[in-house]
Amino acid sequence: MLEGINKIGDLEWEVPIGYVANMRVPGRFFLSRALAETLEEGAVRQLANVATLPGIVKHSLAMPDIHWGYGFPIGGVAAFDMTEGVISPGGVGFDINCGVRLITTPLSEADLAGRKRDLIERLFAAVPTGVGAKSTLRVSNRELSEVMVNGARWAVERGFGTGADLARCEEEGAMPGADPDAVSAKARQRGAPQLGTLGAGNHFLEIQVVKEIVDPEAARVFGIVEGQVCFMVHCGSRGLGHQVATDHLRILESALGKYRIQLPDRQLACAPVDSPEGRAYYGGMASAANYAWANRQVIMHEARKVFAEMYGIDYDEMRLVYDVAHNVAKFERHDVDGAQAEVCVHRKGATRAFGPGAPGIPHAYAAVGQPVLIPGSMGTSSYLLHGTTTAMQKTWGSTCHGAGRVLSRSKAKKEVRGKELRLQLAEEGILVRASHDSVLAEEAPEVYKPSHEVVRVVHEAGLSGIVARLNPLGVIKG
DNA sequence: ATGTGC
Repeated sequence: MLEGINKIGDLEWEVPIGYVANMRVPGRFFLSRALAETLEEGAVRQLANVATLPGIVKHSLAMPDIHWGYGFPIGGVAAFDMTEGVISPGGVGFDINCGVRLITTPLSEADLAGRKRDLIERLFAAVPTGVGAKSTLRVSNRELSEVMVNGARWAVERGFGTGADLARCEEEGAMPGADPDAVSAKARQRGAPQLGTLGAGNHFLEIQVVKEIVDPEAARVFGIVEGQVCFMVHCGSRGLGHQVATDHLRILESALGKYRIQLPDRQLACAPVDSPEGRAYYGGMASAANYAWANRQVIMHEARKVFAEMYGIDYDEMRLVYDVAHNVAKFERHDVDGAQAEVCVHRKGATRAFGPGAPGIPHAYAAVGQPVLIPGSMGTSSYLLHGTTTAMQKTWGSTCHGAGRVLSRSKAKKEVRGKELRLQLAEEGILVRASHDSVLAEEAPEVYKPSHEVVRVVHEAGLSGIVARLNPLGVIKG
């Protein structure tokens, strides 16, 4: 472990006050010895830097998938007081409400046999992928405002899915407080033609099979059985969210002097939660988050359509298990020094993991806690977990979001050949379809930390409990 | 992640 870090539990580490100057609270992170080998000193410094921000409550936290990011580390979680504290785009990330949803089907792996290539090709044709991907869906400026306020509900009202889906989304697919007026014309311009598109990088639409049930009782509650074919959508708010982050970072940077905020790193630009600039960022961020929920709802519907046409199954036989956000800031009530208080929780590459009985989770899941979805990297397992009481106590009800990169995109491109990788995965029975083989190299399994180890740590640390492991059968990527 | 980089 790095010098100056204290071990405070089997998988828990403390960054003491003084690790960097002006820390208000200690840092804490969760990590195994195996993951410690790839821990970046810069990411720990970022975790400590977050602890210098005004109004931070309890600890600056990071999950075991911690790695170096913009300002805050990815895998970072931090809560701020509603009157003394700040809100920061660096604590959310550029891809606002990047998230994951999981949908079950009544099919088994054997039902796909022989038609899997056809299925992948049809899904690839139905869902636009790639950096600049544009949708066939056209939304007017007024409709885009409705998307930003109503999120997944807008999509359902337009015929993409049903009302039952909304009850299976975090925030029911639309967080409150969205302010479309805090979204620039440029952000609208980028977002309008992209609704219903997957994007690029680690985003994917994947066909999976439930390979292993670890917690039978929770699996029953979530409606998952071994051998079942599912599909998973991992994407975010596309160019719209990126532009909202860019616009508000600039605004917040120029307001730092006004609020006499001194930062160890300009990338931590922020404003008081309760200030015009802070409220504007929140309103823009919530708008982008809701756009992302609508985006995943549209993509899910297009995928359901393909499955329905190919296998003659009904739409309501393809049930949404849950949809989680892993890049967002929210106002939530938590225990602070023995009393309930509202705080502004930032989760950046971290997933909400509310435990049994927590408010805001579907009634049907109340007994086991909310579903937590951890996407694997290309060719590796994804996981379904449940939230816990321990997470409520230790991490503001948060857990990891997946595996962090260990190799930069440029290094990955030098070391991996996309076509070879595609052929190798095909031999393992995993069909990959992307616009170009070259984009696959950047997403090769070996350029990411092993997600099973990250998941093992959050399970062992009690931040969430493993319910099931899902293996990829086919994937479409940007 | 991103109309990919000052």
